[in-house]
Amino acid sequence: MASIEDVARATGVSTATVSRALRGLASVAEPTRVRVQKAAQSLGYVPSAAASSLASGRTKAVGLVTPHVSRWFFSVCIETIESVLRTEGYDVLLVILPPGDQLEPGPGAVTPPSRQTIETDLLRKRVDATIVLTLPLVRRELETLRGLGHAVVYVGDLVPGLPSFGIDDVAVGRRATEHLLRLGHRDIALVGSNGEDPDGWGPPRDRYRGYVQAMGAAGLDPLPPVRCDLTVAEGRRAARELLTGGPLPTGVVAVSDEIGIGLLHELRSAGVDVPGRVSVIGVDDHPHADLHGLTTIAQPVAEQAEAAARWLLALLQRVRVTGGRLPAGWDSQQERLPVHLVERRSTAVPASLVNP
Amino acid sequence: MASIEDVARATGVSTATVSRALRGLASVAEPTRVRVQKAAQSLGYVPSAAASSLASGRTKAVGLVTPHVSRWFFSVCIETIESVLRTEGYDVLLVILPPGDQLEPGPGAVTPPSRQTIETDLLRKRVDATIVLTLPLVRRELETLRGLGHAVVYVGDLVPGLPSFGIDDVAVGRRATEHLLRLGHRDIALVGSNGEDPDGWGPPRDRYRGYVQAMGAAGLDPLPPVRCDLTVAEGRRAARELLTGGPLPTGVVAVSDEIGIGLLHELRSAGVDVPGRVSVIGVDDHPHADLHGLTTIAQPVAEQAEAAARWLLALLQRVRVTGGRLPAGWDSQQERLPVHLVERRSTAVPASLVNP
DNA sequence: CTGTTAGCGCATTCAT
DNA sequence: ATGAATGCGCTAACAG
Repeated sequence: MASIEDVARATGVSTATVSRALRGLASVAEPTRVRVQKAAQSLGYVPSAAASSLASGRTKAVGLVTPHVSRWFFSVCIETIESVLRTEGYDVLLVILPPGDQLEPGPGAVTPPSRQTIETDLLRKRVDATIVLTLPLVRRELETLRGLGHAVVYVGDLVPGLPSFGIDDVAVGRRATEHLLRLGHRDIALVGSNGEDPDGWGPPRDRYRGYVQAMGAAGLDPLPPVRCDLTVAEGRRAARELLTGGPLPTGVVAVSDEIGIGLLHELRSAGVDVPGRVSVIGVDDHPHADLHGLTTIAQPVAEQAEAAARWLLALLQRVRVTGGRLPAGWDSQQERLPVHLVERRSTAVPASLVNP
Repeated sequence: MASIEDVARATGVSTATVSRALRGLASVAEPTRVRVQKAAQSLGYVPSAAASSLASGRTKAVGLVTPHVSRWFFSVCIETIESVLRTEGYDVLLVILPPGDQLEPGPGAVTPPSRQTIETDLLRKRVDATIVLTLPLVRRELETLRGLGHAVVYVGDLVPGLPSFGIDDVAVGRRATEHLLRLGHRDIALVGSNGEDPDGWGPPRDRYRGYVQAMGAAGLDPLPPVRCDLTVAEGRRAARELLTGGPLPTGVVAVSDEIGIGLLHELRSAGVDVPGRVSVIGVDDHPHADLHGLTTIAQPVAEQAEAAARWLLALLQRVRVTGGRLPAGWDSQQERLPVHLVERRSTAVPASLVNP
């Protein structure tokens, strides 16, 4: 395994020059650089990340913390972020942290890993920064992240105290509801939020708030939300709840497309005409939304992830030139990306207006 | 940022003892261990991964190379592998390597990253081992992986020269076809393979071979495969191709459920009754297969990933005790996990037999 | 533009 | 069971 000394010997320069040449620092004569690169190439030399980190204090790695990888939003974020960071030479350390539950004690001899130890032990000293994807955080976790001593960015929601890239979820809820209102619906329910429940969390809660706003502005009473996890299976369950729980609304806002798709299927298999009897609107513009003809509020997922990654890269750059200290106010960035309505075949004028 | 020396001073022992105590080595007196752990805890000491790697030669990290993260098979593998490795204290370095295409040159001053540099530079010295998920490998890449100098495991196909965990894809194609044959179909097509095309690749090619075998055993002539990428959108395209390209078969084997779902939708929106006019069978048992009533050959994805991860962990353990050298024959492991048929509503006896 | 000199923070001998 | 000494391979001053 060739080391930097081998390259230095082969080139007849010092290891310092090899290091500089290979990193592309300006202060190396062009011919020298070329010779060094050639030698490194032919020796198959690859710098040791460990040695480099130890000497420089930088790891050239970023932690990516996510509660899921198979759900659409998260997988898109992961792909986008990995690609942006990789381009700039950063490695991605993937950390999957299931929402809400403590990890099981492992068979290891050492202390079993908990959320706490993962947050600190793993991320501290191993990475130069951390990106967190829409993970419900309790206050203590937020403090832990801020105490990591390096930059942390949040994607998918706006969380106070952390630089965040997301969308305006209140506006999303409002616009989805308004679309149904404009079509003439007055009896509108929302599926997939805990409402103002103290356990309620970020996006679903904010979308419900938008729904409440829109209903209020139309002089209508908002219904309490139908609780439901953001999955197709849960959407189906919610549909059954809707079908058996009193009069069916004519319009339904699903806080995510996955819920919307579940709703669509279950309502139709129960013989309910969508959009004839019930209109359904989702949020996301999931790739399958088109397949199912689901009207939705599209959110730019890759764009959120890319904006966050690029912003982080720029911050890391500034940190480097300022000698490792995070600039004041680094954590005040809050960016909302625009959403837009995508009309498909799951929403229509309510039957009562078509055949009065 | 507390260092091992701080802990040593606080405890009144040497750094060597701190190191041993914190790693749970046997040769430390119980009371000493406790004192050290307490001190480390209260000082918030976290060992530096870089220093530890440099000193020990082990990184406690594993590279995970995948062509996709949003596709179901891959996301399940990623989640499973991360979880298994994390439990044993290994970090996961995620590397997304799009199949087939060279990466674009980045804006960096250094050589733009290519598949080649990623395979070597990134993985060599940064990780103790690498797991590769069903990525079409050309021979050179395979050699590169083997030349990495550390353990490499392949998941999702059986590749000669690399320890592999997968399923019997020929049998999968055979069983899917046999299911249709048993129902009475004779006019059966397969969608999603390049057949014996030299560019053809692993699982789809093997599943086509199984189809050919089953057709042959039934005394029928196999049709050339309908080419199609393994996505819903491509499945829809393939359906249109089927609809316009001569007589429609009565049975269709889709080499993946995503294709199958696309087929189902497009056929039905064209007014073709499934399974009345055409039966469709997929492969995977994708979570959405149930939603669509798609009959399929289920494969155990999490199990493949877990088997590979655990096998790797065991190998790494052996490597450690033998002083860092890979044991002879480490690369000869080839494991096939069982699949099974899941009958749903997309396959039935052909109409010709129902109304003779 | 290049060489010299020091560590970076640990794990590991080899002692005891 | 514990301590002292050594070096992993590189980068960062500091000279020149």
